[in-house]
Amino acid sequence: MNEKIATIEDVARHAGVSIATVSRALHKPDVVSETAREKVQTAIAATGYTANVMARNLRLNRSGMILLLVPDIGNPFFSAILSGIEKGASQAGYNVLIGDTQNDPDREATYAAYLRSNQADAMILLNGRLPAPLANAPANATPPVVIACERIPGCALPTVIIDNDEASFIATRHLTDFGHTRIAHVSGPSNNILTTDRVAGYRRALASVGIQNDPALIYRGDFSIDSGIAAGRALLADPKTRPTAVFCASDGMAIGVIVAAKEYGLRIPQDVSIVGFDDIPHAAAYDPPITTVRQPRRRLGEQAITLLLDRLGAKAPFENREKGPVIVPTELIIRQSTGPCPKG
Amino acid sequence: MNEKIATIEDVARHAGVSIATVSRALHKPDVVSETAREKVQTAIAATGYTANVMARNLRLNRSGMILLLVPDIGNPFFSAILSGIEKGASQAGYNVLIGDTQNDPDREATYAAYLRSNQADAMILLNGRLPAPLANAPANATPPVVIACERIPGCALPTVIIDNDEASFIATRHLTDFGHTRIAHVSGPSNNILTTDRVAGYRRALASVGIQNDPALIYRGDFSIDSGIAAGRALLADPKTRPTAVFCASDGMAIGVIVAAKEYGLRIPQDVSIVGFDDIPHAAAYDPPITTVRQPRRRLGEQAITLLLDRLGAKAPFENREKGPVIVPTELIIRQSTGPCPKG
DNA sequence: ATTTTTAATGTAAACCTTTACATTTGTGTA
DNA sequence: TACACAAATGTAAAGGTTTACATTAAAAAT
Repeated sequence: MNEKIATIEDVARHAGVSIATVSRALHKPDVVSETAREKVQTAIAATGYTANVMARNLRLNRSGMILLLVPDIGNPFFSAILSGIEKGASQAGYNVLIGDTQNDPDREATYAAYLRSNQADAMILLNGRLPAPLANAPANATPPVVIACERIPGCALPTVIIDNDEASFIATRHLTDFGHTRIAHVSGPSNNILTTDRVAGYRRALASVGIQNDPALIYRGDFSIDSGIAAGRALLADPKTRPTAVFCASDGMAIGVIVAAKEYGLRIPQDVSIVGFDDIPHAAAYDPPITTVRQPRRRLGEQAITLLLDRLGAKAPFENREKGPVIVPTELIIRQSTGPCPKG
Repeated sequence: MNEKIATIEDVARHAGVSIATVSRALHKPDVVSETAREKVQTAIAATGYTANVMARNLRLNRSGMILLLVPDIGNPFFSAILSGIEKGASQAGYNVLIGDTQNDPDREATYAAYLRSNQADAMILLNGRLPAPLANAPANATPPVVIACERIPGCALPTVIIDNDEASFIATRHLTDFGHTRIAHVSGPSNNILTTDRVAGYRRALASVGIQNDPALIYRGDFSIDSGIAAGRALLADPKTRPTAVFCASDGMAIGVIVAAKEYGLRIPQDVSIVGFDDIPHAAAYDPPITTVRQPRRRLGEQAITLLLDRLGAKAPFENREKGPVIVPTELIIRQSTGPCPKG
């Protein structure tokens, strides 16, 4: 048996027509006669022909690939975003190629080169840094790139984000509404735009109710559970300086702070209130269920791919959108980790 | 400056050599003279040439893609596996193309066709079903496919799995060692091979210490937190029939069972012991920290890609693979959700 | 000085499509 | 009948690369 894979030429020979007719029968059936179409169909069935996508793409000068740059594919945070992107892309006939950059600028540059070398038609950035080759690109021709998750200040590329500042503002105000005045914030890494925006919203909320900002109440974490535990120990150890509420920039860190709080015998929310960020699936099942800012991650992915397909001229499977950065709405999910400020 | 992208021909012209020399300078530098090499290098720098990967792949009849079939990319369980695969693949110069099948046989078949149409050189299956085109493949030529996570009974393709039966055996024996005799099991969906294997291990463990199997103590979940809550409510509601320990086929379900247990005012592990499966990051930070079977997911991915690269490296397509499936070891992580069987 | 050997380079085919253009065939009209 | 026109099909180029083979130039051997 060990036959070679059938090419369009085999089909043509088998059908007794030219390769052009075969190609047309497949892609422009209306310009091909009924009889020829049928002959081609049987020939395809007989030979088991499948078009060589690489040859096709070479001819059409496209790859059908959308490159997705992720800082760490091992981070479950991206799963749902990915899912939204993949869904839209595959509906539009694109494949999603994942580039795990490990936050390494070299790897980012390598992947960005895929655009030039025709390995990818377009790119979505899930990390908030513009790969070097793109940053140097001429300003007149914007590359087919969309930025998601993290905005890049001063970058005109289509962007989809949540309003981190406003979300943090609302989360913090939820705590002030409960009467809290000593409110700590466990933030993300300092070089991160998300961190900046969330800290800003937190400060704005405090200022809006006349609470003076206390730098000692801001702890720099890295979004992980472990850093949350460290934050909790640092912030809650001393009963004299202990805040009555902690707003965390991730659910993981919120969980960590709760772990630390329990170590000190503190009750949540009677002794200290905790707010998280993201609304990961486990936030609702934790003890206590965690009040948190829900980030619509699948929506975020869907919007990103929509923006990109717009840019590519393909028809977008999701509802259309207007100019400017797209902001997908967040929602404060109030559960049992927050409550009134304790007396005294 | 809106010039066209430079081709090898531009480089050749610029360097004053033939395109063959340019190609050789890049891929077989040793057969090219020093001077020519230099000329080519400067020409490349001057033109900003990047090889058109599509043309290259067409010529070489490879795609450089490894297709990864995942039942649901939105499921964080796969993140770490993915990460391991991606790492190995990119080290070997391959890209990873993710195919989200949604457990839909049609989508599986579509993706499997990528192998035929040269869109992918090889495939890794993370779902336990052989796509139709593969199942019908001639038996003499094994396709470059590796199965991970779930074994497919009667399938000779290279496979990497954990020993679910043995892992469940050990987890259950951990409970019997604590003196438990009424041990429930919250399993996965019934059509799943993982479920079968884990139930088998659970039963084997009970039998090994002379405990009779009680079908009422097996609850069918779907790995989710919610199904765990449902399981917990069903199993723990009645104090008369209540088991003193529950072995869950996923950490999510273990968390759900704990949530339900707390609803009934039961203390973990004093009143009821809980064992999970997977060791997701949140298992250690839960209250109480959950005893669970650690599944080395990154290792699993690494092994899968290793197997595949082996297969691709072995030029002989008819060479038969060695022996049975690769089994990556699991580990029972004992935390605070398990303890001695309560008296009376 | 001539021939042989080796090294370096060039020419052109091949990979498999799609499609502009040319050609053939068929139909209706003057 | 001859002609214009439309429809269907075929021919061949193009897309950018790699590489077998042919050719040239230079060095080594006679």
